[in-house]
Amino acid sequence: MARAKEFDEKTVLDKAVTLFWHKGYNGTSAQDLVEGLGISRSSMYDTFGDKRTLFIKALKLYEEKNTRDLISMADQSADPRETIRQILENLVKEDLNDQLAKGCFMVNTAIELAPHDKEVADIVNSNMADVVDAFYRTICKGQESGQLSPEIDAKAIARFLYNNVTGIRVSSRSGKDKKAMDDIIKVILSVLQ
Amino acid sequence: MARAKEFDEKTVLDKAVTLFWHKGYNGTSAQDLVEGLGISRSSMYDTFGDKRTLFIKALKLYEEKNTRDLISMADQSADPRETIRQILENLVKEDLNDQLAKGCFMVNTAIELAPHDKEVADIVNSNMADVVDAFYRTICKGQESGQLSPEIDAKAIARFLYNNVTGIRVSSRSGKDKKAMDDIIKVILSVLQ
DNA sequence: CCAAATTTGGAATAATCGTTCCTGAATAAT
DNA sequence: ATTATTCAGGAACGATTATTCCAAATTTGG
Repeated sequence: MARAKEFDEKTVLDKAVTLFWHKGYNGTSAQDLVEGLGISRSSMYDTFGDKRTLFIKALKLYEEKNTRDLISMADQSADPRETIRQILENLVKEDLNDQLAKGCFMVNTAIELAPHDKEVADIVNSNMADVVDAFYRTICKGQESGQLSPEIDAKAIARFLYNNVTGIRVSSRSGKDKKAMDDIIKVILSVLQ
Repeated sequence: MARAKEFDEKTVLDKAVTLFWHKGYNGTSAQDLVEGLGISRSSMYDTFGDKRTLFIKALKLYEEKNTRDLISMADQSADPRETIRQILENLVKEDLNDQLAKGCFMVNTAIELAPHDKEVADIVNSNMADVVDAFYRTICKGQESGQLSPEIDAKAIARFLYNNVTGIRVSSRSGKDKKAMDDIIKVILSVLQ
């Protein structure tokens, strides 16, 4: 009957993630999107709807990929303390390598849009809950195996870890200081006894 | 000779702080500013220059007021651990009370503009350095007085504290959860032994 | 009262915003 | 070959953007 789609939606959506991640919602114009996605304006609107809809699709794709990666890292752990260290050091490594200083798409969006867009805030908060839960499971596993003290408050530490991940992600937007990040990781890990 | 200025620059600049703080640079239009500042468009441009210049003036005023407050809180401390607790609890209280969920103007700006505007990034980073230094002095004082162990790395802990302040400020943009914040503070303070 | 300065409000600007629409070419199954 | 769909490219849209400018009113000091 008809001509087949030439571009892969997921591939194009990946490019949208990078664009919005780098410049934010308000900082990315429709023109930026047309040039960055590599498809025509008409295809863009036909395929993804308006800008806000495209943004939310991109944000959800980011959540599916990046957050899932972090969560599976946490869940595959045998050694909880070492796993947390790896997660944090990996974070710092990514930030240092990223020339664009994109930080974390979720954190950027929490700052830019969450107070003004309930649907977006819900995505950000559910993402946070998922990460905190993963940290929580990791801590609990460490307590069950005897690697971590049964005295510590697993939920509180999970929230604490998330708080520090957020802080690191903010720092990476305004500059790079590996020594400072290493210091911070050292102190964070000192809590896991 | 001439007519005197009717409005107080600082008062108007305060309103600009609130506007940019709440909605960010890109989210605040010139029209928003005219309506929010309560002066005419012409007066606004005559007095403060263009939007970016006004934004930077507002950011610097915020730094002068809010950061100075935090720093003087840190420096006036007799009991370092209690001072840090007060600072953190005060932060959380402010966030819970703020209907607009403005968070921290510096953190918001680090996310929105720092990667794309070097002058802004410099302000954000110098602000961070000042806060970290204040925390550092507080920790050192606690070590000298024997309240804190001489073993701990004062600079690392200062950076760690700043990292957590940032994290808390991000959370306050996407939702309010006092229990979670109390948990986080509890863990942060556990580091100060 | 005059002259200088500052106020306001709105008109005007040019550029950009997000979005819709149109044309014409390409592709694919019937 | 026909028909249906998708593509690219760009024109067109009205709205909004940041900024400049102007005219009139107001206030001040000499």
